Amino acid sequence: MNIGAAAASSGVTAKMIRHYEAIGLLRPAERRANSYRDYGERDIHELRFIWRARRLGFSIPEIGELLALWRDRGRPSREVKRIAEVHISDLQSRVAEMQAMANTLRELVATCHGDDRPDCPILDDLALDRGALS
Amino acid sequence: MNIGAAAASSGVTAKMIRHYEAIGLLRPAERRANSYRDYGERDIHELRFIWRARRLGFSIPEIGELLALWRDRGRPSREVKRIAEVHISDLQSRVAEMQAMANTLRELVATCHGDDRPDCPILDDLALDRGALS
DNA sequence: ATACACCTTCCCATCATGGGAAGGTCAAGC
DNA sequence: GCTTGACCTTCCCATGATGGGAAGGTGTAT
Repeated sequence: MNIGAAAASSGVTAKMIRHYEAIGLLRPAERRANSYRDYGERDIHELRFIWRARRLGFSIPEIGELLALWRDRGRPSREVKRIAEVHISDLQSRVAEMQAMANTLRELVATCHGDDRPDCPILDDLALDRGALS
Repeated sequence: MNIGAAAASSGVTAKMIRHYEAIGLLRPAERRANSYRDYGERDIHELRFIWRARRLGFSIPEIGELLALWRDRGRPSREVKRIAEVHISDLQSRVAEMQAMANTLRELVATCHGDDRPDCPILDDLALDRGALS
């Protein structure tokens, strides 16, 4: 299976497959006589694994850990659970941060006329002199 | 005021001040005889504006627009409101996406023993053969 | 044989940010 | 005056995940 077919059936682009190989996330693919990379079912399986993990927002290092655990038939599920929990709390803090930003903006937008007049609480707030590290 | 002092009183690092100048977000700073950049109250004000806008998650291009509007005394508040609203909906979709990821993970974590046993629904899910583009 | 689709490697760009080198400048203390 | 240390300058490189694209080799179908 050429890299293009592997890409199509895993969801990971050919570009990214090469990249994952280059950074050591994947072991180097087999090569045919013509130097084309050759992928088998197991590889496709790993690529799909990676693709799904990326969709869940895991970083590449996290996916590296998950892949290692996945390849290790005897791993303790504790490890996997811990990685997932760390990732969940990462996601939670980022969500909280973005929600705080959105809420602040919503308040400002609510008090802005949004017409031809130049006065605008949004800019006023951004311009406010509240000291250096407010 | 040297760049270090400007950084300290605006919250933007010296490194980033130079960067913002290089990409055209800020107009080139005045230079002293010794070629040091020199900042006045107005510049500090703009830097604080930028710093607050970054904290609200505005991108650099968005901040460029906001700065232009801010410098224009007669701008219609409509424009500012529109930019803020676009940004809010950006934030909202990113939040929704991250919450969906976190919820999926929470379900998986809930069914994972997290002990010495190797079976783990989290890995099982990532490994699942659901076809290429499920 | 020719065309076209695919593969290879290599370099560059993104975006916001930081690290660090090499070299110039300034202020304080001796 | 001279040294020291803290500042400034520009320039290059790195991050992380991804894409673009060039230059050149290969495979297949007409």
